[in-house]
Amino acid sequence: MHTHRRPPSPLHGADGAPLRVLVIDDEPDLTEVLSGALAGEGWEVRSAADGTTALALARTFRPHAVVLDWMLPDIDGLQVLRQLRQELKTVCVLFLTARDAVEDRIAGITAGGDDYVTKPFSLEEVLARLRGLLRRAGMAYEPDGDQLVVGDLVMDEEAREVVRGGALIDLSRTEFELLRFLMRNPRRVLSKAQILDRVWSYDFGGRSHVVELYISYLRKKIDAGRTPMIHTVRGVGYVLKPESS
Amino acid sequence: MHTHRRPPSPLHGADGAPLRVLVIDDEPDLTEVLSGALAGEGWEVRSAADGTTALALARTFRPHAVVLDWMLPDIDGLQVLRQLRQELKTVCVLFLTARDAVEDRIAGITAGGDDYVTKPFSLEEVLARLRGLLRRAGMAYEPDGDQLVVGDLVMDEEAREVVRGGALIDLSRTEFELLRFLMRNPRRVLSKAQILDRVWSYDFGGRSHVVELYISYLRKKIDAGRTPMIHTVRGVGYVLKPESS
DNA sequence: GCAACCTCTGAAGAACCTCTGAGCGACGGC
DNA sequence: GCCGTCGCTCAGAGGTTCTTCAGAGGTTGC
Repeated sequence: MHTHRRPPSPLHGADGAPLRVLVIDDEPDLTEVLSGALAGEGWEVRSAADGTTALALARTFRPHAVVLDWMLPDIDGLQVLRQLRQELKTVCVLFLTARDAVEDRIAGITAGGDDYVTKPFSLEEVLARLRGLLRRAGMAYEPDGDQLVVGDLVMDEEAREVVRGGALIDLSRTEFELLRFLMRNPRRVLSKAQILDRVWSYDFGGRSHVVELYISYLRKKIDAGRTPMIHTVRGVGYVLKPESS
Repeated sequence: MHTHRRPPSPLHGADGAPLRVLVIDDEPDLTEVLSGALAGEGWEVRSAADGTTALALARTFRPHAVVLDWMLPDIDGLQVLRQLRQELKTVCVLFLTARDAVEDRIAGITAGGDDYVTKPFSLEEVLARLRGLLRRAGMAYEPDGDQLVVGDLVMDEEAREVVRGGALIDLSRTEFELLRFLMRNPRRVLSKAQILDRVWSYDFGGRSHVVELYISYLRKKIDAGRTPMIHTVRGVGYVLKPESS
């Protein structure tokens, strides 16, 4: 039956080579977490803590995508962007910015096809945006378009629409991200810690039972009156799986 | 004497060399037990009782994986992690933490691809997590993916699913761990003491007949109405073996 | 500034799991 | 065949984990 689970990500470009991403951020912890998560998704990752290093590295590494903190110790993010653009013809750039920072200015920049995420962000958000960028740039090998399917549950990431058995389901932002994470890891038990780390912002300190709460919300919307797809694995976590098995 | 049972694990990395693991913990007893179990699984093991020693050792030993106690006498676990990360590009880290320490956030850790286990833990849990980490990092030589098969009994560790003869069997956490241990040692008689040491937490003092109880539970779920696979060896222990033999 | 909505906390109850005790049955030695 | 030991299983106490309600506080959009 289902052998091949969660492909150790055959993430690669049109040319077949693995996709490369450069993470530029001066906070070591954040860089660490981002790099780890990206590597886990199959990216080939390099990182730099400042603009100068980053530009030098980009020259040889030639990344397909860049995750760029707007605030760097040496160079302004905009400068870095221009340089990158000049030296690499096709590169997708995802900005990381503080929430209250000049959103309008960034909005103008992203018109070029780039995108941005405001801090504090969740890993799921960053990963999803990056996938979106790549898809739009036509650089990603996408096995199944932008549709996520598990049983009769279908998610359209771009449209942010979720349908089960033909019925459109309305989800809040967090509910959507949680479900997306579950749908990206079907038939795999995910611990609450894993979920918290991926779906909630990295600065979410409060020990609480948010995950359980949101699972409860999701169940009410997804499983209501149907064969349940979200299952609790006591003492371990939760799994999303299609009915059969 | 020992025929080639339970291949002293052809555990080795993609490069063919045996996998190395570094155990960092200041409790000698625990280190001892962990090291022993890991060695028994085919790992090449080294250990250190504090962060400084560990980091020095890591430099020459270059472990593929690290089992790291969060509370060390000298350096904070997080510091050790950072250093390790910096010096070894690819290393899987498994944390050991006190139960209530989880609350003050080991965030981002699982996101980075690492994992943690709370004390008190069972050896099976540590070993299983470590295998999981390696698998996800693509470092392990995995003969058979994450499926454990004995006769018509199949266990999917990631999904935490157990199937016998096509029927899905629901197991509690302890039942699952016990069965996993049995399935990892098929056709081999395991003493109750061995089982207790591997499946139950190391601080489980109460000499009792839990093992018998749980074997009884398992039988009811696994063997119910079928040819028994779990056999008692009076005065010695239990064996799991496929029907034939 | 208001209304609608969302996110999180606290708390209570439900569901579930683990282990203890005890009785009974099975086995093997003699 | 009898007896002692070892193993099996029932039943239930006690603890843990999960679920859900209700509501405070914040954010968003109008």
